[in-house]
Amino acid sequence: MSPEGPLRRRPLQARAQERVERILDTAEQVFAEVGFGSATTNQIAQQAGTSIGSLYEFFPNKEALARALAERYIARIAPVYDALLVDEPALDGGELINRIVESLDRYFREHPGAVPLLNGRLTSPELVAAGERLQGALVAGIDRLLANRRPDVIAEHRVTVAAVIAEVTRSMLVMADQVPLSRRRVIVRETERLVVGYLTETVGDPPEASTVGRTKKALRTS
Amino acid sequence: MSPEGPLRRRPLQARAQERVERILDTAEQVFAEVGFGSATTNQIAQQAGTSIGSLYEFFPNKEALARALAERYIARIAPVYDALLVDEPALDGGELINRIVESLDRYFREHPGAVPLLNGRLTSPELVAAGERLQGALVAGIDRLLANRRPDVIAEHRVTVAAVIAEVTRSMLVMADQVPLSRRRVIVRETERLVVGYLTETVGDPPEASTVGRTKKALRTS
DNA sequence: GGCAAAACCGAGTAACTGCTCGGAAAGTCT
DNA sequence: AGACTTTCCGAGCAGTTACTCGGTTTTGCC
Repeated sequence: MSPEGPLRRRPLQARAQERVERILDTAEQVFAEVGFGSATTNQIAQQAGTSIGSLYEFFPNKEALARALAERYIARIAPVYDALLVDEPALDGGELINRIVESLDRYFREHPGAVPLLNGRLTSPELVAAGERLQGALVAGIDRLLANRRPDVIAEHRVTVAAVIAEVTRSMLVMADQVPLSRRRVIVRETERLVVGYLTETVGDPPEASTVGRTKKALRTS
Repeated sequence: MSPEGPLRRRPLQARAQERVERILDTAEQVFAEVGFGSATTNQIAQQAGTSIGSLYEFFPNKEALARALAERYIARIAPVYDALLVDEPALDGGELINRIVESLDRYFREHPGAVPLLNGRLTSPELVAAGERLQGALVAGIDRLLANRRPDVIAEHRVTVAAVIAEVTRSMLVMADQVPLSRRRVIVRETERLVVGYLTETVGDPPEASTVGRTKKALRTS
């Protein structure tokens, strides 16, 4: 994609490649923990079991770490949507939303650093741009699924709907992760209900035969 | 409330009180811009048109700035809900949601620093606690409105619903603020639709005679 | 083994950080 | 006015930060 990339020099040997990966894993963890501003490169290097010298051998500066992370996030969201697109035709509306929410849930839990990036609260304009690209990838995936399922919805409206779904799903799943473990499932379920309700309100048709649990009252079919 | 508060010394003269306010206003802006970790107290003082000496005369440390801000946010959300509670009985469901969303929209735009606080991405545990208190105040307000309107919904379920509404409203309104101005209204409207859809899905009854615009398809009454 | 390239290291550096402190200035009393 | 308190200031301190650089070790190749 990018001709330069955020790396100062590409690691050629396997050992160095693993080191770079380990540095990125650690950076993700530290950024998510204390924020980009408060994180220190020395701490990241140490916690990754290497030296600052080695860190700066490959990354030109602190921001490059965040930029490389952003690229990893973007690269890793694609297969999630690919898997969903393959299974999509066989699923009814409720099941599909179920799968989408659960896939994104796993993605965000495995990549906690993606959240502050999407929140756009990272200082530099370059990082804001990277966050927007990741946001774009998330929305585009939802949009493709939506286009498959509801070709009648016009494109402009569809992309708005996709953006809304991506946004509220992200924010709800973050909330699910900050809540006591016993309530986690409740919030994830509520996320599904939220998306179903929004789609019903927007597109008109409720997903037929939803597997998402409903309140008793809501079940009464007129 | 708090016997000590985050201030080292209370400003007695009017001039000093204004200065403290100006420092807080600037701190809010800077925190929202570059994050708590990357913000520097020197910059805040300078941008507020005062000296670091004066800043530290009243605030014992950098974190106290954020803590004082949090208290301001919490104090300022109460009147918003009070106004809503006064008007609530006269409004139908759609209008009420309209008012809630628009009130919160104004609140978040006037207090941009409240967002990172709620996102909980501020390092220290004290700030996390402050963020949770603000979150609690937001949820409690929605919960009260909900209790008035739908006394049939049991309390435990109601607080979950209130938390969901508070969360998605916040995240949608933040999104509305990062989008080109021409799309702002669209997103705010979509927030209303989202909440209406969620309540319909959850509580069963759609808000009667909603004023929220709907897609043509959704209008066909079976 | 010999050799060049790649990888690794960490003490050191210039710049910046949060914060202090002693004194000047402005305000409030009598 | 004088005396006392509150407010204001900014140079400077101790500590930390992002990042460099010269030298050592490891790897790949003949």
